Amino acid sequence: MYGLIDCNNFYASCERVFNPSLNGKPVVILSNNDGCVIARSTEAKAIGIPMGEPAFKLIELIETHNVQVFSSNYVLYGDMSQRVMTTIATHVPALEIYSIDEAFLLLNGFDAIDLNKFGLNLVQTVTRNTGIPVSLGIAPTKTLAKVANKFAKKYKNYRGVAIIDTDEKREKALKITEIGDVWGIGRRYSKKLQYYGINSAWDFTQRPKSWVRHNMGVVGERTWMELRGISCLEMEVPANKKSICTSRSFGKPLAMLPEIAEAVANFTASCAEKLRAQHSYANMITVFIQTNPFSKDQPQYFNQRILALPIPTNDSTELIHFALECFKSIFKTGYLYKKAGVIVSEIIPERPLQGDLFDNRNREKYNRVMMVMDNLNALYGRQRVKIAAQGFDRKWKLKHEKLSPCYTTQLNDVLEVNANEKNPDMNATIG
DNA sequence: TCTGGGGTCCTAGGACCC
DNA sequence: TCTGGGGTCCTAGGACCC
Repeated sequence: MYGLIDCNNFYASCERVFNPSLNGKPVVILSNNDGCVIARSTEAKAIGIPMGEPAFKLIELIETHNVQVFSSNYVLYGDMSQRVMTTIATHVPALEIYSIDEAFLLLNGFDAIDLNKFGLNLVQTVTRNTGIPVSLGIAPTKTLAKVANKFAKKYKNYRGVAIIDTDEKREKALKITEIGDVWGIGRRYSKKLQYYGINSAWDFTQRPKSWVRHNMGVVGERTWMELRGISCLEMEVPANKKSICTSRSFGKPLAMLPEIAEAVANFTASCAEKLRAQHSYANMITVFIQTNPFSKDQPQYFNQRILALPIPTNDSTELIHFALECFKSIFKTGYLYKKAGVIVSEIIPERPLQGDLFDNRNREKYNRVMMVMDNLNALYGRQRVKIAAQGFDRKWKLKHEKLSPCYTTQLNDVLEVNANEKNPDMNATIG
């Protein structure tokens, strides 16, 4: 059997753990740049705040219902996620962290155990230890565990745990599950299937396998099998990323090359850090820039440049050099830019590295520099040591007007603020 | 005035190989 | 006049997830 445990209204719940006055009030969390609603408390859902809605369209609703609004605080959510996952891990033989607020559990060897009792205990323990409410679905396949999880969330009398362990329960559950709510059925397939008269997950399972294969490929066929109780998706082990992207919308539109270059350097540095964290090198780098597609009256421009790196690398200085080369080749004056991004791809393990006979860079030395930089930043706070091209202006920086304190990682923040105030020179740069 | 960010997998078709 | 068989790699596009 598989379990799927999911944190209820995760980001909103994180804010509440350290600010109990939010309990019972509608809470929403905004995307980066305070753009769209990306998480809502139950109360916020109840007053009709839709997911993904731009915040500026909600001003009235927010005022009339006294909605508590927060900028996203990923440092806090990441830390809370870790606490939740660590707690779960002590109760099961295997855990697959599927997203920041979700994990699949392997429930092998539980034949002699009352799964409901086990589930209730797990749900209560996580909530007690972390303050985050969670729901658990249990079923013979991952896709059915997802279905069960929705029921655990929806019906209060389940007390957070729902189990699909018989064909009767499976049929009953699938008949009241809309096809679009099935894991693996997105907006496109949902529309297509409804066109063919398939409205519930049950309708879908009653179609012939060959029809599903023909219309939805092997992926759709797997979903079909899983819904019929035949497991096709196993627990997965975390793999290294095959591509890494860092992109952001700017807090305000930017027109000048230097300020956007600073943003590109920062995004590249972030990609390089992630590469080093997973002990990989990239072979390819992509830089893109774009104007604001929502400004209908402004001239629009999007462009990207993909560059094959001469030697695979994860060195911030080297990657920033090539990123800026790409950026300068696509930058055009006369536009108001709203967003930029850097993607590193064709990722390979650090070892063994195929070198280049004519490469005259002292890679050993630069690797040590990166290592020292990473260690210092781990010790004294993010970006304490950085590359000169990353700059200090940060004109591109995000809007984050309603950020909550980083409750769980306060120490570093206090240190950083104090250091910046008293002695700005404490921030070192490598040039 | 204001609209997020980061990923994966599969398929079909074209180019090319022997 | 007749014109094989088997394979790989790459890319763009489409679908999905959180």
